[in-house]
Amino acid sequence: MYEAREDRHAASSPIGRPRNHRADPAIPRAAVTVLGESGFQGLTVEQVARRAGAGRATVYRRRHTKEEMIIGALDALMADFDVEPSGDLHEDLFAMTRWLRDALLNAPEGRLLPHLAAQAAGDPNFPSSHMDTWVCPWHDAVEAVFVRGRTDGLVRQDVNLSAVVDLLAGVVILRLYLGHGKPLTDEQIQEMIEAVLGGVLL
Amino acid sequence: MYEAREDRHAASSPIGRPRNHRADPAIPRAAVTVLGESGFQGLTVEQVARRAGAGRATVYRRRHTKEEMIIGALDALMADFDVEPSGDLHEDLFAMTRWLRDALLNAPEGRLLPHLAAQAAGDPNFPSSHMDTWVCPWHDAVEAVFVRGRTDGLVRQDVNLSAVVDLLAGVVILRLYLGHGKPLTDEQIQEMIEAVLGGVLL
Amino acid sequence: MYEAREDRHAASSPIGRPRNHRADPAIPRAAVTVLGESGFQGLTVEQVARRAGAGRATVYRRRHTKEEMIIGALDALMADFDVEPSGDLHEDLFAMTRWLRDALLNAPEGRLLPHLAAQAAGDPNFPSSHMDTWVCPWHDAVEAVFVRGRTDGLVRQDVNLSAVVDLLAGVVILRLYLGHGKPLTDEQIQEMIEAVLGGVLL
Amino acid sequence: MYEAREDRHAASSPIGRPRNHRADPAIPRAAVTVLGESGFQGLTVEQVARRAGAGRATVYRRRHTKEEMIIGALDALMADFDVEPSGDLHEDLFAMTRWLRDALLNAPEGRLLPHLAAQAAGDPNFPSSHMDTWVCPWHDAVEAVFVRGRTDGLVRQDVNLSAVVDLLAGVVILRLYLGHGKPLTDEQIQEMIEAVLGGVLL
DNA sequence: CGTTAATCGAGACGGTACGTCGTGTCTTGTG
DNA sequence: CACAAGACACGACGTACCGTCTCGATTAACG
Repeated sequence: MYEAREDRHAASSPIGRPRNHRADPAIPRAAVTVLGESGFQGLTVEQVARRAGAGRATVYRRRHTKEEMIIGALDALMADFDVEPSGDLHEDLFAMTRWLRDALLNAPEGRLLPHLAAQAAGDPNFPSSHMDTWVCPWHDAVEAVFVRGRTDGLVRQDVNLSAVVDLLAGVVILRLYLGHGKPLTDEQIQEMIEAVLGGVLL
Repeated sequence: MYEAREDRHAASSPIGRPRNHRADPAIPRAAVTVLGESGFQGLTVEQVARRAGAGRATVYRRRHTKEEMIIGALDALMADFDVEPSGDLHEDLFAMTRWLRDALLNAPEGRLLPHLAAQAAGDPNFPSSHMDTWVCPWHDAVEAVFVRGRTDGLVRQDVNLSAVVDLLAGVVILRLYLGHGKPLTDEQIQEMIEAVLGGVLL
Repeated sequence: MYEAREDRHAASSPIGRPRNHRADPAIPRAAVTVLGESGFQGLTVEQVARRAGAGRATVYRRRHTKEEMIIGALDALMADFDVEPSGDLHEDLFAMTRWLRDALLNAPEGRLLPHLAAQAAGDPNFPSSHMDTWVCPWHDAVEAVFVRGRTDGLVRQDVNLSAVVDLLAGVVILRLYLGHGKPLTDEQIQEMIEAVLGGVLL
Repeated sequence: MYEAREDRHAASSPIGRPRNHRADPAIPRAAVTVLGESGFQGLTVEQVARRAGAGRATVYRRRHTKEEMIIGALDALMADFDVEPSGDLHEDLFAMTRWLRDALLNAPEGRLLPHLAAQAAGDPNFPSSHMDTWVCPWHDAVEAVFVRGRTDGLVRQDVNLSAVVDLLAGVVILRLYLGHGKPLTDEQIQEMIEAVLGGVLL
């Protein structure tokens, strides 16, 4: 499961009818659409195939489980991260944390995260490369802000900045999914940043 | 959905044969047992009913979705929280955070959390009282440790301690469910506690 | 099953709350009503009880199976047989045979007959007294017409008149239920009577 | 319902995997087997499907109600009619009528007839072609006996022989299903034949 | 007049069959 | 070979009835 079959196309010539490469991106796209309409439980291979204009076998041939169908979509969401650092530590942390909250709260792809997490838990074969990296653009960007702060002489040298970033991401997610439907407010984000910075600033 | 029917029993007489109150707790108990054997996807109403010695209709009458069946179990797990504070701030935070990680990682009920969160995410009618309170025993205990620290003059007065506790809980959960199957190690827990305490200690 | 419980009331003292004798006739009545609306398959104890304003247990206490509920109705239909013999053999046979066809074809109770027969077929314990006698009023009346014909010197002495009556009844029923939805027409009834009389008249 | 789907297969290509035509006859066959074991009430789609080595959906796809499942079987029974006419009118009528009584009384498929009739009554869409023809082999054979008798100069020219055949069939069925569990005895069959022949013979 | 006992309505109980739907595989004909 | 279409065996779903039971309330005859 979860293995890429792309190598087949790298090889000389697979003989037979070539794959319809129009279907490759159409399937995840259809998955997200259906998902927005029917919810995660209502997401069906049949519906996705129909929407993508493909047969069920075509979907299965690509080894697309429910989860795989939408992983790409989540990656795409995080790749859309577009908060340009202004240079101001507080301001950048606030903007970026708020972006994370809003992306997970409002974007259709963002709402998938808990479902992916649920599936990943208890399934050691879940495509870890995706779970590995989904936060990466955001994580890296925030870490870069801290590194810049360190360069500017604002941040202590002896702090694991990656861990600090996870503190921020963690509390956003905690409040989103276990916070009785009340995600962090802007003020609470500020408060969290203050708390984190307390142990980070010189 | 999710409405309490208890009031009917409190009222004079609900007419008709009264519900079998032996079955009420038996169903979630059976659900957790089955869940440990078959996993969340493999959890079947039929299996749960059989294990609980009840008919399928009896389960449906209780409006038990898969999730509702196990909410009580999760509450029970958190109620089992039994780390006695020693009085040492570092030590207590470490023990409690480690307990949380282990409970969610190892206990059958703990492994349900992401599934509950996923369900709650898209369902505003999800029994919020449960999501409200599931962390409470743990949260309150950790907050109490901080408060004691404040009393002892170790912790700053101007810090929102509840928010700090959420920082810890958040990072534990983040790494559990989105951390590529690599939960926080004991060393990383220590590291996180250091980071948090940096902004909290006087 | 099928045993009469009437003896209980004949016995000295029933003690306890007496049965609601208003419900006794209400149940078969409700059964026929429901049957006209929902068909035989759709006839459920629940519906009948509801319609009769009774509880399900009240119905079961009377040992009413689906079939028992409606047997009485069929008896009542046949008891309604009201064709007065004119004295003319042909005319009377025609009127009576036509009445039988129409009763079984049009009356709601009449349409039950094949269902009762089907049930009786595989159930040796089926209340035979009812199947015994359901045609009796009709059978007896037609036989009486033949007997009168014999008295009048029209009919042979050496013919089993009861058997001849069954020939007529049989063909009516055959064409009703196995005759591709085309019951005997008036002309065909005449034809059958001619055929039968051919072997009966002097 | 009851519509033939065969035309689709006759047409060029129905696209999609073709129906498993091995299952088509297997389903009624399994139905009769199960029916002999469990009775009509105990006949379950699940059981039939299992016995036929098919899935439940495969049965439903064939639009098989309980009744449709066994229609073919009844046709097969009547096709087994194998009483060779000896040339003697009385003897042949007796043998054939006795065969009919025994087939409906003893053969598992024969016992289905009242259930089919019950279903057909009140369902104008019931596959009439089957009810049309189920008696045909028998009917035609008996009529042929009468025709031969006419050829031999034994039978009157002005009698509707088909109607006479129905008189015989009707009384057999009447006594089978409404005759308080006492089908016609051999002597009674003789008696009925006598009565019928009385109006038929020259 | 209170006790006793069987009835009533209502409705939950453990079961079981229903007909639908989704799964992942397969089997066609057509590129 | 891949493709679309769709049938296949399987099995879970949620509903509906079954026949039984357990309630509180009712309604007599008996003590």
